[in-house]
Amino acid sequence: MSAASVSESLTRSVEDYLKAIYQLSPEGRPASTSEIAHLLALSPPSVTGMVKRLSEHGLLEHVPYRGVQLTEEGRRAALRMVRRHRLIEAYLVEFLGYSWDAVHEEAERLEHAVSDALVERMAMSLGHPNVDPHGDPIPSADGSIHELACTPLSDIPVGETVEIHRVHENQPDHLRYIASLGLRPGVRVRVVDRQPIDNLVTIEVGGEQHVIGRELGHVLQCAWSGDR
Amino acid sequence: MSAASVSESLTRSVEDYLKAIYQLSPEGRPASTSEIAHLLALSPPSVTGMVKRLSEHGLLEHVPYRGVQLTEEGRRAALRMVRRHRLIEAYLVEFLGYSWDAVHEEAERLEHAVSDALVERMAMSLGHPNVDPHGDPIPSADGSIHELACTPLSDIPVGETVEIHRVHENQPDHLRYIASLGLRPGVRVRVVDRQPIDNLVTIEVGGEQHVIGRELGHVLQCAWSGDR
DNA sequence: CGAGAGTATTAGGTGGTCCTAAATCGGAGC
DNA sequence: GCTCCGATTTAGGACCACCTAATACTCTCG
Repeated sequence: MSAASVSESLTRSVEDYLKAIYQLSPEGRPASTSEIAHLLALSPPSVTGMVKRLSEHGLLEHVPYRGVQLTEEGRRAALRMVRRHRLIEAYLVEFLGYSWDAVHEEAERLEHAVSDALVERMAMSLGHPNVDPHGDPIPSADGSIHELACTPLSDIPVGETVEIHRVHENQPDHLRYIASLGLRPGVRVRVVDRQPIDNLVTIEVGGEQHVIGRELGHVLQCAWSGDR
Repeated sequence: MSAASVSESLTRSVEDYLKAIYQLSPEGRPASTSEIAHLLALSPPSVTGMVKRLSEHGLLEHVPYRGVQLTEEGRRAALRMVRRHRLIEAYLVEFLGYSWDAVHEEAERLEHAVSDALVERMAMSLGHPNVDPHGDPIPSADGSIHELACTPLSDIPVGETVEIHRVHENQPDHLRYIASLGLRPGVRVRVVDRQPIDNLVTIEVGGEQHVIGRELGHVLQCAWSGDR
């Protein structure tokens, strides 16, 4: 009930902080204030100040000069935001014709405005999906999440065929480029070559070959077999 | 362009003030600060302060001690919020199974978070409706709105049959009661009796008779013929 | 082990939105 | 035409969330 009542009263900013800290360390390893500041595009002193307030409210623990960890309550609130965000993305793509490069920005605002009831109605309309349009797992309403083990495309050996599971990218122009190569969750690709310098990887997908650089190679998270 | 750039940067509070002022006087007659304060559940001094800022930004005109009127720019921004609100209500009812008593609160938050693009996608999914679930007209994207002439049920003469066009009510429990009587936009009712004291009206709807009091008689807005 | 680089925090300030308490204004009625 | 009540505004604060500039800490390297 403490958690429920706190969830009710979190401001938009607080929700953003919690989500950011969760994203910086899903496993609970401490996150530094400067990492948080960078992710949220804020100055480090702003983060220090907010972090102090949040730790007073019991949402996280802050050891000065050492970093920040979510408490159980903070983690719950963060996962609630992640669930909202990913379900909203899925809903916009499925029912309102959004392309995956446009959903992030919209969801970023909506996640603070929707009620729990609306989120659950969207989940129901979608048939309670496990993943969002980028392949990211959607936490369940009770706060459990299955992160499935993935390997970055850049680490897949030459000759192997794998399936793309997740596309770790939010920037619209990057996503449009990725889509233009025919790459999205569920697509199978074969690694046909790797250059010894710069770790450039050549892949075959849908009968075409493309060269993938270092950054994109880490954005594309793959696994060998098909069930999710 | 001035309008567009201003629209971008309005805060949630400002949007609420503009919508409230519009609702208090769609025709542009001045609204008093205390009316605004009452509608937004704020103290009168808060309203005076905000009104001052908004008039400096050109969104309204304030004559001290005399009231407040929206400028053309303020009216445009207000109508944009009304359009969002009513389209969101319509969408929630049509596609997400909301009952009309639940949509207001949800739309009240979402209207500040959705993008113009999302609003237009919702409008398209709905087939560009002219009215929301309460029968209120939806302003078009360019800011025009057709208020259709309605008569409160309490003013309909005995013996007449009319169609309910609008239900001017937001409180969920009131709306649930109204729905339980079978009353909603599009329904035809016949006025079978009127008591000389308290203006109590007896109506027949769907084969049943109900007595309607003064307040509800004004909530139900009717007209004689059917097109809208 | 001490200095310096780099990270983090404190100090002090701004803008937005709200509040209560204390003036002030405007109009109705004598 | 003056008084007085209610509506309105001014005065003075509080809180949130952000900022920049200045200070403090940590850790590494010589």
